[in-house]
Amino acid sequence: MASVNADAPWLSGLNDAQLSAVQHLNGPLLVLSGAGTGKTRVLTSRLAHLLATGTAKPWNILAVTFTNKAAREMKDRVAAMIGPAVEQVWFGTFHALAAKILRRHAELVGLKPNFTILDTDDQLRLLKQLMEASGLDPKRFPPRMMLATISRWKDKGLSPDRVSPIEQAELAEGSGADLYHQYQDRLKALNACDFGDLLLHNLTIFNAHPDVLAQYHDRITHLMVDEYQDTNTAQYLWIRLLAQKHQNICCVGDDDQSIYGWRGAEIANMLKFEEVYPNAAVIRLEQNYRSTGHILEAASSLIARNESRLGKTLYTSIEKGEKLTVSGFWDGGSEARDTADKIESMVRHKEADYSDIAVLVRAGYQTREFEERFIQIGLPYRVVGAKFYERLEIRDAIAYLRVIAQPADDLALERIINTPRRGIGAATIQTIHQLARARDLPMLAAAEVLITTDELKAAARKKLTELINMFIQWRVDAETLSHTELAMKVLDESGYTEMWMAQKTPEAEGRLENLKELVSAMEGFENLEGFLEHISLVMDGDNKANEGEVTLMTLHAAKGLEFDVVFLPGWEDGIFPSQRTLDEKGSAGLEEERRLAYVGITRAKRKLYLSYASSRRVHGLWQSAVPSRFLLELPKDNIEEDLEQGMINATNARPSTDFALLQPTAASGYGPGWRRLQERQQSGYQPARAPAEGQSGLSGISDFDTGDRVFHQKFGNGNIRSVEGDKLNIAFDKAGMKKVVASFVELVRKGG
DNA sequence: TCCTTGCGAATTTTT
DNA sequence: TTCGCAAGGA
Repeated sequence: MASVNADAPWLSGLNDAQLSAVQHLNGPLLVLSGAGTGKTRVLTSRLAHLLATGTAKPWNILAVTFTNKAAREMKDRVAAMIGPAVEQVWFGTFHALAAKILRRHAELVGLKPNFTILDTDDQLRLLKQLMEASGLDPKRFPPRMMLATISRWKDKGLSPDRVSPIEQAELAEGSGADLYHQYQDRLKALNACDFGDLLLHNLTIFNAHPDVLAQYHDRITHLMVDEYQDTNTAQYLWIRLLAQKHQNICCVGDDDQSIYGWRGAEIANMLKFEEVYPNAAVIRLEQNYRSTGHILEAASSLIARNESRLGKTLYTSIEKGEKLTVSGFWDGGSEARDTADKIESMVRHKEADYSDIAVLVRAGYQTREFEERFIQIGLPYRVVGAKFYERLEIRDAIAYLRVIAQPADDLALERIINTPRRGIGAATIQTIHQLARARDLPMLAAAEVLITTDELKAAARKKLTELINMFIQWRVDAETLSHTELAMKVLDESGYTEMWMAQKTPEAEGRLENLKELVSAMEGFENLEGFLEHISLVMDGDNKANEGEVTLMTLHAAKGLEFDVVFLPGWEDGIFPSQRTLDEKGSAGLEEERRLAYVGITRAKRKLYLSYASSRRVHGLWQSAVPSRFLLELPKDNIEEDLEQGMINATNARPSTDFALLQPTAASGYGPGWRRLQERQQSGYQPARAPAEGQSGLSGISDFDTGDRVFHQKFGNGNIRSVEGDKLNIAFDKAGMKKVVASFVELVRKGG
């Protein structure tokens, strides 16, 4: 073994901390790896070392990541070190591995091995149906929020019967307590599961069937987990169950880069590692190989303000470099123009290539202003985030294939039953539903029954028969044709391609292109099933290399990447940190936002530009804002301010300590700009116009008179025709005559 | 059944 | 401002 250590190429060039992590092969190990400290290198080297030393066989190792990209990258790098043995290692994302396991034991949770994995669209459609059936008002309880709550429960590893009453009360004020149950029942009936279920069902199986878990213990002796700070409770439990026998678990992560709390990630999983795994070794990787001194110092002192962290002190031997630039602008347009100018100038002076530069924003909509400017001046850019498989036309096409592969896939059928328009409308679908429910059949089977009766109108029956016959034919074709040929035939015969060709818009052309791309993407798979599994688990199309283009993306999407030059615009309180996070999560939310800021700063290798604008158009109206508190938290020594003419120096505006951890209430002393922002935020949520003094319904008498011009939230403007106590008869401009209670209207102008 | 109109809501999203 | 959805008319 000693000789292996001495000669092993994968060990050379590692620093002491990295080396000790790589050589710690057995027992629990937590590697705290700061930004840019060579985390992937450690993971891959350690894996190679496990194999080279004979500590584990390839099939004994399970390596888990969050993204397919990370899994691929790790696998490739290990392959380069150890060769084809890598094929036997279990690499994959949590979801992909859980899906693999679940397919083997599907019947233990009432599913068939060929179950469908639903995407968000499907989940939402399903939930809406259930809500409608139980008479829940979607206005009062937005389905998206209900779904988010259910997903959060799943993230916590809670099956329907394990959700506590208190938590149940969260969902639709308790009246939706059954909803989760119904949702799960429905999924089972559809032979489907959602993303959360993949993990949740695994947990159910492992807990209820120790023999199954034992199979995996026999096989997997060593586990490695990447990005451990982002694991949710279900993932944490999954890992713990798999590792419980051998305790050879190596988790790598950075608590300072935990930015997915809103998605159920539990930073606590990392913080409590040593409790859960007694005798755990903890190794800190603190030497940063990415950023210059100024960048690293700024990032470090920003993140040092967070309370809940394990604490690391990053250092670099790279030169100090240039100070960070903090720029203030009058408005967003000016910010975008200046950013574009800086980029152009850098490229012109050969200081950087377009592909070395990234603009990272807090929220997706913020890219628009930059895009507009970039297009205007012809600056090449690329927005990362638009996901291939999430596109409408791709989902439609896939839905056709899903119905062929799995006739019980009602959600897929519903998606395309009338797309393109073929005269099968809501009424027909309703009838199919009824029969399907009554006979406990999948919709397609119900439809087949239905067309033999005269339940439907002749026209609808004819159309439905045509569709069913097409599916029957395609299923026959599936036996003989390759899956790509089948896809082309389906797209053609269904009229789907034709539908887009009929639209002569540039957008439609793009969609047709995408459909072609889809077919060629299918070529990489053995069969239809293999392809469908892939697309349900891999939502990232191929984000091609960004040669010669500036990258535009969200901070979240940028995690794990690095760029020579980084622009971080929009650093204004309310935008970043996001007001909503602050309102909902208080100081914990602020800390997560600060971690996001930290992630942003540490993406930069050489140059970093931060900026804010004092006015910005948000949803069509102008809003003014104050510079982000995070800007004030950057040490003066590391920054240089560059203000647009007449702007007030931002980082001297207020002492930073005053509001670092304060709750954002209007009463706290944030200064006038802050309060203005607060007030505006709040007014947005209030009924637009509160009744003025003396108009309240309580008095029973209104002080409106016939002829007054009034405004009503729902009906708009109108003139009062008569007054009866507190009721007014109003002739609305748009809505006509209505009788309304006086407290619902506001006076626009005294009439006469 | 489809098309128009009007209202309300608008982060982040590895799978 | 823009988009998506729901209700109502042709």
